[in-house]
Amino acid sequence: MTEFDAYAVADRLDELGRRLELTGESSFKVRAYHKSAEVLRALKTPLGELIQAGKLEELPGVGKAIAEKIETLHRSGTHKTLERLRQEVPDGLLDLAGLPGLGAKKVLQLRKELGVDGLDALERAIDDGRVEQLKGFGAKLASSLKDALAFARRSAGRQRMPEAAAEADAALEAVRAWPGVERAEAAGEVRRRCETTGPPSLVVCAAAGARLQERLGAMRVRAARPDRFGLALLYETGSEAHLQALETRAKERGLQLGSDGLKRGGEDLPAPDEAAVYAALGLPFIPPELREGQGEVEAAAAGRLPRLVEDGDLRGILHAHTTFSDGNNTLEEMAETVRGMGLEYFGVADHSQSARYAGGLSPERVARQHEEADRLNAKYAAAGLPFRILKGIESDIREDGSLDYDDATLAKFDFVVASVHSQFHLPREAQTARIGKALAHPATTILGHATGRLLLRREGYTVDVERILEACAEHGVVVEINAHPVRLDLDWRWHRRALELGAWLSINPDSHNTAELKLMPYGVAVARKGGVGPERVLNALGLAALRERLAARKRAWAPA
DNA sequence: GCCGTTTTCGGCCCGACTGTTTTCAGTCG
Repeated sequence: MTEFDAYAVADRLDELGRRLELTGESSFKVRAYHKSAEVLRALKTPLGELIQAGKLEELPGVGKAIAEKIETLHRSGTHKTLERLRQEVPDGLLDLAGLPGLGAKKVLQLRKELGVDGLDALERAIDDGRVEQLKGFGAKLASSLKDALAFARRSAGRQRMPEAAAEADAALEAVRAWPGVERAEAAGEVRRRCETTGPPSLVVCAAAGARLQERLGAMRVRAARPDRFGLALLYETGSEAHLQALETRAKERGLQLGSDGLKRGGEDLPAPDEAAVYAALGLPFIPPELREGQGEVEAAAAGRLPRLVEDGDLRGILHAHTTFSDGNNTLEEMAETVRGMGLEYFGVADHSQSARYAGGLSPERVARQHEEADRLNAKYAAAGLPFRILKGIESDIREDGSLDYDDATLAKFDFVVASVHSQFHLPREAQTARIGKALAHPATTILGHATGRLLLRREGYTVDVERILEACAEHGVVVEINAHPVRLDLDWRWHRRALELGAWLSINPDSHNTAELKLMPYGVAVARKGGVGPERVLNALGLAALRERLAARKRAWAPA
């Protein structure tokens, strides 16, 4: 019998909360479910053990009712209340509530007064003018909902990296068990590590005569002979633009390259693996992440392919949250997890005082956190451990572009991540100027999530990225590559430009619990897509080099 | 739904913005 772990149970508690909210339940009751889900995700001991020991109700935010649900969900993966809510609240309502501008109240109103129960029904209701006549709605909201619908449609059927990778892995496992299958690989956007992906495709190498399915759910399965496997994998991986560049190069060298084969004259050349195809074209192997038709074929031909950053290059973490603001694990728990990952430093960066919803730190709380960091650092030093907590802050960039503390307080931090968390809808010029001003402040070390986008959920704010990157380069501010798979912001399409301008990058998890510290590989994946090498990644510096760099920057401005 | 030694009931993180109103509810971070 399979049991459901803390994460699986937490997901179902969140689902319970979301559906409950759409029945009109008290928002406090709803929040109780989400809060207990967060607590489960921050758990240090396995859920099963906790249940065995009868200690569920000792968790903060878990009482009798939720403890019973956790236990049942852990055992069976579902619960009668959840099943009832799945009947009462159809998925279409969840889709509606996912649109920016629509919360539970308005979704309920749409359902009650117009019978709208999903995206299609909403679109019809907007088009024939019924939505804007609803009390509390209006022409402007109807029009922005129309845009939100279009965004949701474009996103339909697409997934973010963790879901896509999990789906591809599960499919690979299934396909590798098919009779006659000798080898199988995931291809397409998943293999190119795109930030969002359509349905994955697989390439399978099978013994002669094996009969294979062509589809597995929504997934394409392409079969290839062993001597064609590399070619099939190459073509199934793409991108279109990359393949075209390869075909052009083949032609120049008197070869014919196509999905049906690699030929010289009329004669087939073997292509058992991709390296053989690249070699025939006089090219080194090009990593799948780079195959986007952005000049990588020319670079490879000239021997100028960058050495791409790897997971193992990272030496520490900068930008993560703790229970001091809106994180779920303590500073010590977070630091210990990072140390356990074999890294050298943990840069805490909780929210600053303006971010009240997130428990942003008052100057007094900053002092408290620094005492705690000092205590832990002393402990590490006494034990002879080469590990250190760095004192950072994620400072809101206020509407006027100022940072969120006075200079005396800012000077107490080892580093400052400056991020926009409010006023997303300023005009492009004003938004750019606002961020530019924060970048010019000498305390700013890192620009956090540069455009504020949430993949498949919300576009970033309108901003002149080129000018932002120029300002980063000018002021020596490092640009964050937020590794959270919902963000992956700065977009990889801008990484090369940032490097050209002379800016550095930093791959940060923006974690709110210990589990999210493990998100770093997603950031590494998109950095690789962007052609980023370890030599320009801030947290690829070892502790000593990083501290020296931060200290030098501070000497340049801070009052002694 | 959870929580609490000043409470077993009445709070629950909160302030700003937006678009709708004509004084405010809903959404968002």
